[in-house]
Amino acid sequence: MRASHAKTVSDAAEPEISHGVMVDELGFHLRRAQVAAFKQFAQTVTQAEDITPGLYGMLQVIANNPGLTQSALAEAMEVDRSSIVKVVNQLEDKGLIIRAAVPNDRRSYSLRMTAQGKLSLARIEDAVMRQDRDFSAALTETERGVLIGLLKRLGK
Amino acid sequence: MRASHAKTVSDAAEPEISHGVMVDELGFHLRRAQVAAFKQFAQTVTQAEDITPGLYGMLQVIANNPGLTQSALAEAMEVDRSSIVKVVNQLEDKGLIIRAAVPNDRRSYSLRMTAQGKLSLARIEDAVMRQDRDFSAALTETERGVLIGLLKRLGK
DNA sequence: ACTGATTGTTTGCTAGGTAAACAATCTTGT
DNA sequence: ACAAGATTGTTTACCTAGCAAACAATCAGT
Repeated sequence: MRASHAKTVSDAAEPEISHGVMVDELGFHLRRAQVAAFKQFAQTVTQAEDITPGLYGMLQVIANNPGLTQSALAEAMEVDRSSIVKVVNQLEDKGLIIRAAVPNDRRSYSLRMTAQGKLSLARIEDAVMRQDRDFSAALTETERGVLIGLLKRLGK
Repeated sequence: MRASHAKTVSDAAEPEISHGVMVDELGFHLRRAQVAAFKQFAQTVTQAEDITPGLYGMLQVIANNPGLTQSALAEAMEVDRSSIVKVVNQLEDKGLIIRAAVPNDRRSYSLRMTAQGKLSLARIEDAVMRQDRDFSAALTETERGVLIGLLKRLGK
C-alpha cells in the first residue's frame, strides 16, 4: 500500500503527512507549540527590540530580584554558571544591566538594571505581552488561564 | 524596598526568586514545560533507547509515511533540507531505516523502516508513552485531553 | 537540446547549552 | 590563626540543532 503519489486522485498539492501515535503525545504538542511561539517571538519582539526569549527571561529575573548574583541567576534559570557569563555580557553591552560590586564579597557581582534598562524593559514587556496575546488569539481568556494552569502542573 | 537579604527573618535557604509579569505569560510556561519534558525524555527514553526527541519524531513520520523522500521529510518536520541529512545518516547508521532507490528519480531517496527499525520503534514507542504519561502524572485523563486540545489551537 | 527547477550534500556559521579547569576569594574546623 | 575546603566568575573545549549558500547530479518543460 503506497502512501505517496496521491496526485492521481486530485491535484491537491497538500502533503497529508501522518504523525502516527504522536498526535496523542503531550510532548509532541508541547514541542510544536513551543517552536511556534519561539518563531513568532523572533519575528516580532526580536525584530523590534533585538532581544531573544532567553535574554528576556534573564532580564525579568534580574529586574524582579535586584542585586542577585550570577550564580543565583544561573540557579534560577536552571542553566550552568558558565552559560550566564555571555548572557550577562550581552545585557551589559546593551547597557541594560550592570555588574555592581558586592560589599562583603569580592568574588561575586550584584546584577542590577540600569535606568535605560528599566525603560527598555518596559517597552520590551509591551511587545512581549502583545506577542503573547497574539499567539493565543484563538483562545478565550478563560481557556488561556486554564492552559497556563495546566502547564504549571506539569513535570513533577 | 529590598528584596534580598531575607535571612534575617528565617534561615530558610530557599531562593524565592520572583519572575515578575512572566507568570502571566503563556510563552514562559510553555518554554518551562517543554524544557522539563525534554529533560525527562533524556533521562528515560534517551537513556534506555539512545534516541532523542528529534530523532524519535523523524522516525515516527517515516514509519507513518513510508517511502517519503528527504525533502518531504524536511517539509513535514519544518526544518531545512540540509538538516535532514545527518538525521537520516544517524537513523541509517543505527540500522533503523534505509535510503531506498526511487524508480523514476535517481536524485531522491525513498525512506523506509527496516525490519529492525520497526521492532525498535515499537519498543521506543512504549518508552515514550510511559514517559509522556509520567510527565503528565499530575493531571487527570480529562485534563490531559483538554491540555492537548488547547495546545493544538495555538500559534496562528 | 537547452534552460530551469529539484534533490541531496557539504561547508561554514550561529545560538544555546554542558563539562572541566583555573585564579581569586570567602568560610570553616581546629 | 591558619590550613583546608568551598564558591564565584571566567575561559576553553566541546556538543547539538538549526540555517544559508554553494554545488553536482538529475529531472522536467518547452
